[in-house]
Amino acid sequence: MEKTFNAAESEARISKLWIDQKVGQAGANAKTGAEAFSIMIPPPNVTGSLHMGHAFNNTLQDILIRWHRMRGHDTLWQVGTDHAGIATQMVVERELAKSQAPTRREMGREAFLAKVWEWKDQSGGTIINQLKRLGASCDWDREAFTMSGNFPDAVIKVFVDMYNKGLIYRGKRLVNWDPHFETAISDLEVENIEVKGHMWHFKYILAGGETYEYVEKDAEGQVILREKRNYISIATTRPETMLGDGAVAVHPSDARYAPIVGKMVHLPLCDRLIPIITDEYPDPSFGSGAVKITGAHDFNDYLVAKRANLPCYRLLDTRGAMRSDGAPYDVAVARAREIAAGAAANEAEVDSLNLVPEKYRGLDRFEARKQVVADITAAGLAVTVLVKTIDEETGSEALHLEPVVDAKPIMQPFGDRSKVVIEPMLTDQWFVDTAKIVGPALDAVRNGDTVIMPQSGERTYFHWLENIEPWCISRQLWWGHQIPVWYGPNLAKGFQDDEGKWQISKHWVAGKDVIFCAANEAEAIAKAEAHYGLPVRIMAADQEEHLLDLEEKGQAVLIDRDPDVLDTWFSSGLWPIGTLGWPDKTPELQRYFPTSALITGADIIFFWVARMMMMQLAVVNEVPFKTVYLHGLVRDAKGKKMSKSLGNVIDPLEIIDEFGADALRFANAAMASLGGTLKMDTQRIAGYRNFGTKLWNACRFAEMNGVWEGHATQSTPPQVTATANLWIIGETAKTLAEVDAALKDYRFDTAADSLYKFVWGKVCDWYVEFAKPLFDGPAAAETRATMAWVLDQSMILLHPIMPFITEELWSTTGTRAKLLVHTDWPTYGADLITPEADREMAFVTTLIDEIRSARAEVHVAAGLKVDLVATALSPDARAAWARNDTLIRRLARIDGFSEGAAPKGAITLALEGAAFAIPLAGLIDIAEEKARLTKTMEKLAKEIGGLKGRLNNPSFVASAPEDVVDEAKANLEAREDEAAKLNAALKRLSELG
RNA sequence: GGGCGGUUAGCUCAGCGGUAGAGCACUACGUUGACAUCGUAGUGGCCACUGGUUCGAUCCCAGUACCGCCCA
Repeated sequence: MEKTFNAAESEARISKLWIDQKVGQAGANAKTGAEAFSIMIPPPNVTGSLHMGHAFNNTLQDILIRWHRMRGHDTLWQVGTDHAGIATQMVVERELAKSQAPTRREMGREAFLAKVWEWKDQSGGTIINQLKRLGASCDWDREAFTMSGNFPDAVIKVFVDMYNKGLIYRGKRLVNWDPHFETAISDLEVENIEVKGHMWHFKYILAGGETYEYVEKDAEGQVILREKRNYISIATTRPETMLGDGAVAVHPSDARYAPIVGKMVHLPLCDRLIPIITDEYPDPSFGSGAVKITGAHDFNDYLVAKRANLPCYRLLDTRGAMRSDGAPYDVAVARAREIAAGAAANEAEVDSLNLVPEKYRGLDRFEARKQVVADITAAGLAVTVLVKTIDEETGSEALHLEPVVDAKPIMQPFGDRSKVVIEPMLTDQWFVDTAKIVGPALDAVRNGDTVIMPQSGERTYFHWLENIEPWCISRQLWWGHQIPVWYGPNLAKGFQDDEGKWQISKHWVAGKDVIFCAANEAEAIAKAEAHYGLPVRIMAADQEEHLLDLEEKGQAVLIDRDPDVLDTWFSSGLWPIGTLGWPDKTPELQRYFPTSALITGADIIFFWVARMMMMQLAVVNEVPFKTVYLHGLVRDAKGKKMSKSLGNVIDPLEIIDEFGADALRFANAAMASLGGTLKMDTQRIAGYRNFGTKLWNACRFAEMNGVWEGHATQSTPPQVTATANLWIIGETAKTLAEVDAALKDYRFDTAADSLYKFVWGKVCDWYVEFAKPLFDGPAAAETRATMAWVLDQSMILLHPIMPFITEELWSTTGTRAKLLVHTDWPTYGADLITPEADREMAFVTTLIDEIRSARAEVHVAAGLKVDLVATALSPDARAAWARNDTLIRRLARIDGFSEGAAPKGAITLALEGAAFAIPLAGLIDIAEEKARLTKTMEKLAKEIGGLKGRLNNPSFVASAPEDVVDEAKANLEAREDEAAKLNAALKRLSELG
């Protein structure tokens, strides 16, 4: 064997072997009648590449999967990728721009989607291949994609079913609008960030020249300001939205404005009057206490507008510029006045009115803001203060009125993908009526059908679901599952003209369409034909003229498909059943659903986990998974988020190149305490690489000593007599129990810790050393057999965490019936533990430790062999010495051994049931030995003091459990025995001088 | 502002009613039949603070301070 494991060479070879042999295939290595164990991979974005979070997340999944598979369970790890609507569309658009190809809009929907598929085929496999490098043992043949196979049909079917059940509805709502991608996004996709903002103050003049007495009082009710005003002062951080104001609102309790509630004010820059209304929303103590209400562009204002039945005038277009569509301003404003005066107008008409004056039309929203501020100031309608300026040349002073602008931090919403400022926008969207499906998802966790770990995750889950908002699921994108809805004209409401001809708009208008929700075009046509009693055709761009002609002739009704696609999370919400072939009752669906565990980041508990719960329960009435394991974000060594801009991103593939996949995996497992923070430190990974090397070299040592000659894997340990062999076999059984218990509880860190301590701390530190002398004695054969067995077990137990090095060792050290990945996980129990052997080895190792420690403290050269005198030996201790003296002599560097009194000039060791002296006449400094013994005595005295204190306390003896009291007593006795021995030794030293 | 966490050795973290552990780092020594990606021995803790419950609190409870994360 080589001195170290060549990870780079082996990993590629072993990975290929696993893939070629399909070791991860569903049901591979399953025993007949075995229980199922299944995990759905959280599908990474198809355009993505592996980052540390993926590496961590998938390591944990693979550990569970390998563990269950080795145990003979019927295992499935379902792999696949997500089409990631916005992210992928963004990447492809950027690619197009880079290559100076036509833009998305220039090439059209169909051509663009072809480009996206091209991109997917080209680079969609990246992350899958990276998972393979990590050692993930998924069922690669089942790789799913949210836009391929049966998945799109399943998504569409769910939409149609939910629509038919009344769980999905369409409506005009204020949504978060991303002006960059020109789509609605859900509130979860918005990041609220505090930025520097400004607050402007404007005067809205009362109509008809009215005035009132404005009185401002301080907290004690003392009048601090009293003046006659003809205006109301409002404050805003977004001045451009004033063009769409529907009212000014004040709090009903606000005495300052009571005289003018119900009066009208002039909206600056606009030829409109708006009312002063009362609402609970304005905070009288904030600003002037008066708030302008722009229902179409602010979430709070929208609610006020709804309560007061105010029209919501939309000012912005899809790109975040001031509208330039529709009728001229004076026409629009004339109609707005009629509406204000009480004329009937539906939502659609209000939305169609463009109340942006011509001079602002088409301006970007931020440019419009500057203009509006300048114009209001010029009109003398800004609240101003007197400012004194001094002319630099003449030195003359002048007083100016300047607008009041408060610089003030404001929370501003940004798109999590686009990073542009999100606009609340009144648009037609599709929503899931989450309130109707949230109940079962809450119940399932409350009653334990699904367990979320750590438990704090459950609290977060409840908190969110109990306050859930409707879920906006339509996205104005092209890449995704197109909404299966067709709109037809509302013929009943007068769409026939005077000559009886149909007037059908190509563009649907909210409230005026008939909705046909169907799984495909044929069904949609059938439904529409049944509705209209006439032939129905689908509107198609390339046949537009022909179709319109048919329509005009009354030979067909045209229906048009909703151009929008579904939120990506809607489709990934169906990942558990969709990947298993639903709606078909496939064998896999029956076998592996509900899945056993979901391992995912706590950051997507709302996006994904909660929605999967709601949707699976709504669709198939079962929970999607029994256990949810949530973990945090992988951070850098200092706990900072990894980000490109900080430059602290660790690439898992570079880590694999440098340290091997096993080291990364072990580090991941070791970090995975429940709810723990994940700080990724390369030094730590290097440590686990070293751990692999340690195991490797133990096997190499075994090879050099003929351990593997004629070796055959066996599940039961050899029959042995030597204490060291009995002991290490028992330690192996303890480790198995620890690892099983830890993995059962998802304590990957505990499992890793147990294995680390066993392999390094027990096998390498002690057992290999014990074996060296045993190889020369009568127990050589059984020791070889034991070492082979113990190392085999080490490989098996480590395999889920470190699959590569263990698989390599498995093939290097013997001829095996099966690959390690499919080798049976052991089932032996506590019967392999020999308590007498444990006690004896505890004595042996303690003695060796004591001798080594004493030698080092009195500076005996490491290479020097010394004699040992037993000054006291209990029968057990004598027997232990007799059976293990070669081990002890070798490891403690002891030469002669005798029993008797301590010679002069010796150092003293006290153990339970024994005391020893090491004669070092002339070699030791008596004062130093005194100091050493005194230090040990001090430690003992402290312990004895504590124990005595407890035992002398009557309430302790009375109230504490019996075994605790007994343990304390036994402990005290042993410590006092040791102390007596050391005291005697100290006395002898004192006699010496 | 609301919710959820955290505060334990120089660092990163376990532990969570019976008087504190690991890895790394550090110090000294060391090529003893695998391993210097190593060995041996060691240094290092008022377990954030203040109360309470208890025979006993790092652990349970309440509060305080500071630090995170999520949602407004």
